[in-house]
Amino acid sequence: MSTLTSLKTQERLLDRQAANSIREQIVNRIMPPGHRLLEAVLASELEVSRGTIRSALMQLSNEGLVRQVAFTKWEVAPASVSEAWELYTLRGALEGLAASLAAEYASPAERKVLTQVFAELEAAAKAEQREAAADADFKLHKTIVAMSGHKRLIRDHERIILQVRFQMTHIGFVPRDPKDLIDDHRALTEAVVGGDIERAEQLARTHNSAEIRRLLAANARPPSEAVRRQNKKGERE
Amino acid sequence: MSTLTSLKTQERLLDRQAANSIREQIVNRIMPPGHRLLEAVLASELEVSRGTIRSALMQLSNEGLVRQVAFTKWEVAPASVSEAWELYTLRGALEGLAASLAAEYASPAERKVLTQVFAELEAAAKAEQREAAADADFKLHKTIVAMSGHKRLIRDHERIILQVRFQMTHIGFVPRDPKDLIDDHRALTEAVVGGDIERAEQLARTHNSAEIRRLLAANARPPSEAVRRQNKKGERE
DNA sequence: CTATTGACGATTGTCGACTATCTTTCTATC
DNA sequence: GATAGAAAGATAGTCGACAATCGTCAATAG
Repeated sequence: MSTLTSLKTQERLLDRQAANSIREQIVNRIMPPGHRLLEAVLASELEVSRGTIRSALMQLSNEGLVRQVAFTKWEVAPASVSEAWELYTLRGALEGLAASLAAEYASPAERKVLTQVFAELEAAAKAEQREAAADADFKLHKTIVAMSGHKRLIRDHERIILQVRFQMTHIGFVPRDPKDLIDDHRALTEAVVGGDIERAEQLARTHNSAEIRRLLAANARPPSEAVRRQNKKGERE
Repeated sequence: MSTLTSLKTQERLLDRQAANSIREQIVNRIMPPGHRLLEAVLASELEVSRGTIRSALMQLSNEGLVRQVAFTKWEVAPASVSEAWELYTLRGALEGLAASLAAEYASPAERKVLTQVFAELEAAAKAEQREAAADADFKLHKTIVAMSGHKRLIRDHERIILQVRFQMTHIGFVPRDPKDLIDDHRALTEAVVGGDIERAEQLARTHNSAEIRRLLAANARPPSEAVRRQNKKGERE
């Protein structure tokens, strides 16, 4: 990790690099939910001091990928239906706001970009390219959020999406046939591009509500009410 | 700072205590927006090491009260109309979700509590007690969010509210006559308690939209469109 | 046999010293 | 006098050592 002045200032910081490295291992399933993280081990593996690892773990904790039990341990965040439920509902609220702002304020150039991104999604879906379609799906939502021009929203959304992908891979989530997604996304795209604020908000917010129900059902879990109760009891931290 | 086993584990940690202390000074206007924060100074004032202060500042940075310029400085977050705009819009999205979840899932006991909290607000407002009314206002919204049983939502909302209060005190925000707030809050309370999901969502989400317009107008600033453009240019960090 | 207490080992929490980077100031050159 | 480069000062970034805390397990009392 020598001094590379070509990198942005942020990326030169060792704790950021360490966080990136650990984050990568978590989202790529090398470290599964509940996996214990020892500061000393990570420090020797990444060849930095324990203090630097600590800083990295705190960042990841704020991103929701890692949990800490004070004085005791760090571990990869657990994956569960209730966690996924939280993420999907929150995502809906954020994307609803983003879509309404995008529909109201985005520039013509931005609207054109969104149309193109949708075209990519449609092409990938029709070609049955699941991987590409899933990526295009995320890209479309990310584009709308970026169009909102809302810095906090963009940052928070990025974090939520990261957690969504993490949870998805561990909950046994099976994506729908990409073709089924086209209509929803077309309607959303048209609402945003056409400046229909109310409709854009509504479509984006409820975009995944079917997904949530499907998720809860597929896992033979009690409906959301029970999930909620379970949350309330949540351990003190 | 001796060993006090009476405190929760969290609160015994020096970096948390330091963060609490600094946070207090920021929200109480002892440290204004833009105020420079020197690690060494804070360390000697609070009688902890620089590393501990560093950890505290990172926490506050995640809460949005402090900003960092890598390798250079820490400072109290700036207050501006665009920042306030971001916070109000985000708050609306979060409270909209919270209200819909509360309306759908809250227990009868919780609904009863909400009714009581609204009664407190109404009493304070009618008695022209501005301070008490403002507190009751926040308390009512916080209660609804708590009723959602959504852990991430509760945490994020708490952070947003903290920032809202911080911005409010520095933007020259003049609260409305408390009496004018009663009707809105009554409608919201009734929708949540009555289980009208859609209406609760709608009312909570747009609750402050008038506030946003008033804020932008009162500061003789360009309307939200211009505010948004300003955001997009935002400095790279 | 069970429950309580205490010592031990493992791990996180805190500190002070050292290093890297940025900003400012000074100086030399045109 | 203006400008570019170098040196100096200030400040954040990183490290290794030491302290505090927690969980475990064995010893002991009932």
